[in-house]
Amino acid sequence: MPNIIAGQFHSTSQRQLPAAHLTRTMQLLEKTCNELDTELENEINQNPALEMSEECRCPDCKKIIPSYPCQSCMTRLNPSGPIVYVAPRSRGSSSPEEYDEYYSNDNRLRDPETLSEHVLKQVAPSISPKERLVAEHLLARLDEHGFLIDHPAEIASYLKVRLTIVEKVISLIQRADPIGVASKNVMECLMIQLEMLEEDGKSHPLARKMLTDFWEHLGRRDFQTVAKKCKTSVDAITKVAQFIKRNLTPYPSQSHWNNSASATGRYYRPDVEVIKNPYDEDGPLMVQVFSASKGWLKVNSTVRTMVSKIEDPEKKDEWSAYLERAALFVKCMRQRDNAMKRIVKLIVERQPKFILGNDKDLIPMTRAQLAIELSLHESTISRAVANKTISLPNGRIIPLSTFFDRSLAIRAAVRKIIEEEKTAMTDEQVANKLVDHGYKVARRTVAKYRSMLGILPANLRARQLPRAV
DNA sequence: CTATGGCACGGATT
DNA sequence: AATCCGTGCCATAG
Repeated sequence: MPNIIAGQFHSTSQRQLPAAHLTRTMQLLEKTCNELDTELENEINQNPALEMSEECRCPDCKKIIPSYPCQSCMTRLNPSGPIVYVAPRSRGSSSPEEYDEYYSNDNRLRDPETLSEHVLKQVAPSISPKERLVAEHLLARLDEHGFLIDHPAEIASYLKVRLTIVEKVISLIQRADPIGVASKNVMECLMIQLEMLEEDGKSHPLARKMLTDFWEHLGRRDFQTVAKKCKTSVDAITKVAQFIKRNLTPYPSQSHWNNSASATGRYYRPDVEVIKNPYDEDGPLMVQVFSASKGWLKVNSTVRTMVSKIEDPEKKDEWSAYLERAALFVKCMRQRDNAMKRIVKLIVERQPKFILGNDKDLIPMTRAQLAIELSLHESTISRAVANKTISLPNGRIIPLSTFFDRSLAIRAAVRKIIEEEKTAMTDEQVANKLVDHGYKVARRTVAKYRSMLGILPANLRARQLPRAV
């Protein structure tokens, strides 16, 4: 691994760091904070010279402090930019009470909750703790439409519970508010919604048959064939189709969540958290980069002093080796955390509008740009960003890579245009309108974005009524 | 004839 | 080197 990472890691890097060091740092950088926990555990088990410490040292003032952020540093830190700090997950801001209060009273209630939270809230009271765990995992693994990503059996084996339990929880979830959420595909989702309607006696006699037997035709709007096969009039079939369109939603996340795809609570344990300043609403944003949850990694000082007293040269070597490994590992950890911090800091500095506002406020940027500005290699940025998630002040948890999404803002604009349209606009018209917003995109691309957003084409969109409850 | 979706190409990004 | 993304072309449905 020559110069992919070498020398580039720190512009200020004084000396050539050993390759092993860099590779290790990179490995750590790739890990989410959840994965980091297991990683650290492994390392500690193998190495008696390592320990987890409750206390930590402020990276800015170097003093040992009880918890982050370091009070003294926080106040004197750059007031214009965000305040970024690294901390174990288990620790909150300097005042836990304030932090909790901030969360429960203010933020959560006012801002939209994630789809996962919404569903979990409904389901939680009626299930056992074990089933709750299953529910959490299922809800954490929904795609942007609200469908299951994993097969139930995978979840079952992963959580070591019986498949029947998983299936039970799934069916409960599916019956919760966005009906059909956690289905495995559009078909299943529709069927569940239909069943619910049937239970209320509000269904249409032919609807089920239409969905099961003539799904293809329905999609193609080939009503003639269907009518012939059902021995009814085309008119009747059209009515059924309308019924389906009005009362059923193919994508569960759509019926109540008009947010972007990334708004589903797929990742419920963020690696980074941005909150408004609890001490001052308009103050700098507070950004916490989560590290290992249990505390701070350090070289065990008792071991260190002990080693110097060992007489037996062989034993001494052995223990010195442990010490060395530990020191290296701690250093890699620090470097990992520091890199995360620098990267996140720049991102937050650049995107306050997006963080506090809407998708449309995202300023496009690439990993490569950041790499140049931070004097890191772009692959370093990639690693740092990959698979990580960030939670925003409004409670949404999104992938960190969202910040590098070239088209998020445009998609938001597309949605807005279509939401505000008087008559259904064709893709081309939407494309033209986008020019007013400063985006020039091909008509074909609008079509792509539209389908990404789960919005029907213009001709089927004429009068989409809100779904009956 | 118009609107849309599929396929695939080329350039950018990772 | 692999992947992602925007776009053009073409077939198809209305």
